[in-house]
Amino acid sequence: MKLYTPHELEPRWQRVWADTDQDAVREDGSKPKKYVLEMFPYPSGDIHMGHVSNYTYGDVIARFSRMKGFDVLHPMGWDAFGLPAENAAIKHKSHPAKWTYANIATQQASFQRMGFSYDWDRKVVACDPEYYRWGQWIFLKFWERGLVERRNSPVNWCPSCATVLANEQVIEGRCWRCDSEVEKRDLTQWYFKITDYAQELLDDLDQLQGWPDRVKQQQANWIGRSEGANVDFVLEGTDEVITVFTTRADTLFGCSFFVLAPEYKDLPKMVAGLPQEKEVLEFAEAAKKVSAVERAQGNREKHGVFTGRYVINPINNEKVPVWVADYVVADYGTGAVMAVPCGDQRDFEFARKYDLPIIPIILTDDDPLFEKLNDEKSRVVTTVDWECAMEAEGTLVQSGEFTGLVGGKHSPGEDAVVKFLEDSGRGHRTVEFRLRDWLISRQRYWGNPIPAIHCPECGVVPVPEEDLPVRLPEDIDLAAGETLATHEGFAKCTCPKCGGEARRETDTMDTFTCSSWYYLRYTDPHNETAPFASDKANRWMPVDQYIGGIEHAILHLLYSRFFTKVLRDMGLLDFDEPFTNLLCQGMVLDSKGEVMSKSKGNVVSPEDMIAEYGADAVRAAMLFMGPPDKEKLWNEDGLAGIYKFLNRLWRIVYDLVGKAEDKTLYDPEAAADEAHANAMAMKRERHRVVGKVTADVERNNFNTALAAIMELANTTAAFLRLKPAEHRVNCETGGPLCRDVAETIVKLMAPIVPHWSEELWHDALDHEDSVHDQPWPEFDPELAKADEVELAVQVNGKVKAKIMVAADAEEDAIREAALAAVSNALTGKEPRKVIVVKGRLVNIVA
RNA sequence: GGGAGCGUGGCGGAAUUGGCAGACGCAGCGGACUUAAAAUCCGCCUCUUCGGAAUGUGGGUUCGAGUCCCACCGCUCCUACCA
Repeated sequence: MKLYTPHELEPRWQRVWADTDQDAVREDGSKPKKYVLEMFPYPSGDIHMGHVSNYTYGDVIARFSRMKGFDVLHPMGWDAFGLPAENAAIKHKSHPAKWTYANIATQQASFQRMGFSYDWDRKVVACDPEYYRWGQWIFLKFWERGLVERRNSPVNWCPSCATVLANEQVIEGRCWRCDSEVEKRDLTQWYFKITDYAQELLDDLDQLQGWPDRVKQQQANWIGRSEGANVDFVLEGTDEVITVFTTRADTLFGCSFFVLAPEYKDLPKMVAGLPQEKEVLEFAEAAKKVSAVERAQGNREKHGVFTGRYVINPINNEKVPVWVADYVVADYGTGAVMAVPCGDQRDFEFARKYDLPIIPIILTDDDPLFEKLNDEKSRVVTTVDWECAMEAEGTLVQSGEFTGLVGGKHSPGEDAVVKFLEDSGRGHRTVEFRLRDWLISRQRYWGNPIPAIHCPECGVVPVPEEDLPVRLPEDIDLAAGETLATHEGFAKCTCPKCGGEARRETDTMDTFTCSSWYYLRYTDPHNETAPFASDKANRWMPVDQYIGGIEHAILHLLYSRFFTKVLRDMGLLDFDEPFTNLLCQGMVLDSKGEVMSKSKGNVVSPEDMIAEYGADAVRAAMLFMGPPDKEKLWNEDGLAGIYKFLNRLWRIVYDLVGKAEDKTLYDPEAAADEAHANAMAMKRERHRVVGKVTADVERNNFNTALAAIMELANTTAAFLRLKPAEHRVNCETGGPLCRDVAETIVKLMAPIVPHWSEELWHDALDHEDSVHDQPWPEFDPELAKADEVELAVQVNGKVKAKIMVAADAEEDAIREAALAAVSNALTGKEPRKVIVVKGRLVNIVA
């Protein structure tokens, strides 16, 4: 018997697999396809435990799927553009590509040491011109379809990264990458009109049965559809209309003031020449300067000033004062709101602070005011003695012809008021989304250049398709502060339309544009005439199992869904959604449950673990730690335990085929009936465990799958070492059964510990081919059933006895046996009811 | 403030549609083997006044609840003045 030596056998098998193209995609064509994909990594440096967990899950699923008879696509690549490479280049006075490709080489070597079965021929690297040219091509196609827009508006600016950010990349007012406070700036930027797809992105979440609910919920919240109405107010003394969006048109009678965002574009015009002008403009300026971090803090104190102007409430022609206040968001709705302090907590707080009227127009029926106001013919403006606004559903009062109707969101009262507004031409139903267009331009070098040219004659002109890719210049000195905009060789160009002197667009695209379609490129990675061939993409897509971190619940997953839908509308794809099943893995934390970080000094290096225990043990330990979607507390003791288990199972396999050095286990002459009975029990366990492992792996419950294999190991070991020796099951008495169990164990372990299994497959089991090309073990549910089963006998729900009955025993027989077993506890009382649950228990109600 | 989720031994975690709570493992304890240690093998391992009690707390539905319903407590994640 060989000893288990991971450090020798793992590299040896990795070389064999590489030499034989073991992991290459085999497109048999007769088999069903399975596309298993893990989110591609950013090449930040060495791999960490998060990579190990993410990619181990994917590798187990890919290997299992191959054995189950699928053609499997399981590729890997790198999300290689981004700021860290640029920062490293500045620090080391070198080029971002150097740092990036060095890290890719390091990570790829680690992945190979982990035994991940990627088809390396399909490697996609996002900063490779052969890849990014097609990102530019897609950009041009989006442009043709009217999905690209350049516009000036307030944007998020990260001063530390010196670039703008998309809304999705601002987390609590801070940059997603460097955590700096984000500022607002008015800039002209490039946008993808993702809002054109807002409704479909929301609706199609229903198609995603294989996604975790919380991810769908997060996307739905982010898209934020809200049904309401636009209501037109007329600025007093003019014909100008200021429109507001509201979901509570039913409360229009309670509108006692009107509020504009500080950024409201017509504000300076509105206050021009008024005594309030100076104060208003100063206030607006100050409000704009408040940082996003401060804005993000909940329950901020609200501030505002009166503008000196009034608007006319369209429902009752009342004059209401116009304020400007910092609690109104400029880019949602119209940047103006009607304030109803009675029905909205924010308006309520503002009204209290500035002593504005709070008109009660909606009440619960048990409110003491109800009787009084419900009768009131004339309108009463009251400052009610409430502590907070009445945001719940209630009955409308003092609301003209609408008095008495039920008010609230989507209420009959709201319906009636909107109908009135529509009939009188003062408003209409509409839907607002929280989702904003995706700001994709970045003022950075290390990204995909936006293929556009600014011509003084022709304006903004797309780069012609045949001129792609627009290549990043390699001779750039970032450390000296050079940028694409100052790099004359790059920026100076001629206009493709008129041939005159022009300037190239020097912004690059958000790195999330690269990751929004890479999964399509894997289906056809070497295509030189298109990003991918439709037939290949349609053959492999959608991804059957996608695996990655929850941190992409909105960002990457939303953008990829958007890209897929646009490419579908271009006729390139024939499906609606890119990822059928999504597994969001939980974080790997240290043994105390804390995030691993360099500053805390608690980072566990996968390479150290591989060096000590081997990759197989690291893989198995990761899988055994818990369900993939939960947080995992990394514990080296667990890894050591798994390493011992692999050793133990290794010996059991050799024992089963009679290759262990200890040959004194049994005496064939003395083989008794007992040995046969034990062999049958072992066979039963083999079938039960194969059934359980198969079901568990299919549900991604890798921890319980491994636990079931441990159970099989335990029973097998017990039968092999049973005393007296003549009762043992072994290669002599058990014959073919022992060999079957040995092969079954090795095959069940193959997706989890690929090197260990391959070695045993060859050395212990004497096979020439690869274990990874074997079909997954079959099992017979009939053979997994025991002849006799133990049932619990409960009296009033408490277990009082256990009985053994034949597995196919009739209910009457079971009842009789159960009653006999607990006759003492019943003390002669007649049971009122007996419930028999076959195979589980009997409950006697006394 | 809004949304989602989670609370099970010393620890990680098990428990198909409600059906014997604690599978499997870690740590710990005891034993065998050994001159000894490591490794390996075997056993014990929620509490208990031995009646029982126990899945965060209190209630409910049910023959039966970790699982379903209601309220509360605690924790985590997401989001944030979205009108």
